[in-house]
Amino acid sequence: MSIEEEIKQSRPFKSEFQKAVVNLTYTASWWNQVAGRMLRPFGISQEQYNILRILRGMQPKPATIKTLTERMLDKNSNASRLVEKLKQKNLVERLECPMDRRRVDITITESGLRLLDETAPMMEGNEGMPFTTLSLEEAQTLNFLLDKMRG
Amino acid sequence: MSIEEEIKQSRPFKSEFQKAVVNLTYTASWWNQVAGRMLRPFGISQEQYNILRILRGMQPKPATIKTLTERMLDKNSNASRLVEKLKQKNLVERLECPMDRRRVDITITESGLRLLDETAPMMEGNEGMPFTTLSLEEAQTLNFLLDKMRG
DNA sequence: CAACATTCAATGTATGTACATATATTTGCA
DNA sequence: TGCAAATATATGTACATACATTGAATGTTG
Repeated sequence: MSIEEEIKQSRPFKSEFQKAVVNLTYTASWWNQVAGRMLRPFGISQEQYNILRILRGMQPKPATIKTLTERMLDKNSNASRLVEKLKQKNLVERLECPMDRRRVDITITESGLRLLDETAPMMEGNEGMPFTTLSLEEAQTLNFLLDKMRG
Repeated sequence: MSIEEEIKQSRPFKSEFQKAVVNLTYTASWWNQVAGRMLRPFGISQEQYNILRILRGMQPKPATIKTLTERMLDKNSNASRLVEKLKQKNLVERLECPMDRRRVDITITESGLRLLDETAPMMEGNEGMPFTTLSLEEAQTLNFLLDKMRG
């Protein structure tokens, strides 16, 4: 459905740029909800899932809060608090870094890895993912345009 | 900058689709921050701004909470509370709808219209907006792809 | 018209975000 | 060495979101 229909916009957008901004926000929010609902049965949020993915990618090296913040999609969000939530669920471990006592070494646990495996078919597989509506070439173009959009 | 550089991703994405999802989320978050900082001096959030825009677009007809929810970008967000915030700033008015006492008629005030006028150069003009990095044709393609992505 | 279902808005709770600030530790330099 | 600046993390506050639930008003149907 076109973005105008989705948001029941009666009058046309002022420009194609205006429309792109609204469309971007709307589509991201849509995906956020889709992914959120997929993860819900597993008891974690999308943001927490994202941190687990980063931690797995860094194995066996531990991450620090700083590393996580750099790699998180929402850069300014608060990694400390998300890690705390994950720790409460035993999905990550936190250890004071022996080299620099300001830092905290964060690693994913067995339990965390298992959760990622379980969600993989949904979250990583292209089957079941809504994005198969795009061709490979279209996905490439989309990536190019989003990169360019940020300037 | 490419999305891989932005998030300091060391290994390549599993697929172009995976990358598109991350890129979408990242770019929307980036814009959210840009717009948020532009609106901050005016004392409203992007979400509140969005409601003011919808209300102006519907003038002189009032909106109800239901109408706002349908047209808001984040569909499930809570229009009631946002309207309440705007009312506290005298940017909107709420009146019990005489036809159906379950409803509330919401209209933008003079003060609300003035705020929209003041922010227009920043938020509506293409000058100063980051999106001038895209050509008209690219913006059109982006809109097409985002619509298609949602299936 | 009475009983039940539906609709509209508001609210409770848990989560996440943005910005500023606090606290501890380390670094750098006079 | 000693002390200010920088760094890493945590936290306080205000705001927004997601989902479920509540409560009032209206619709529907026998």
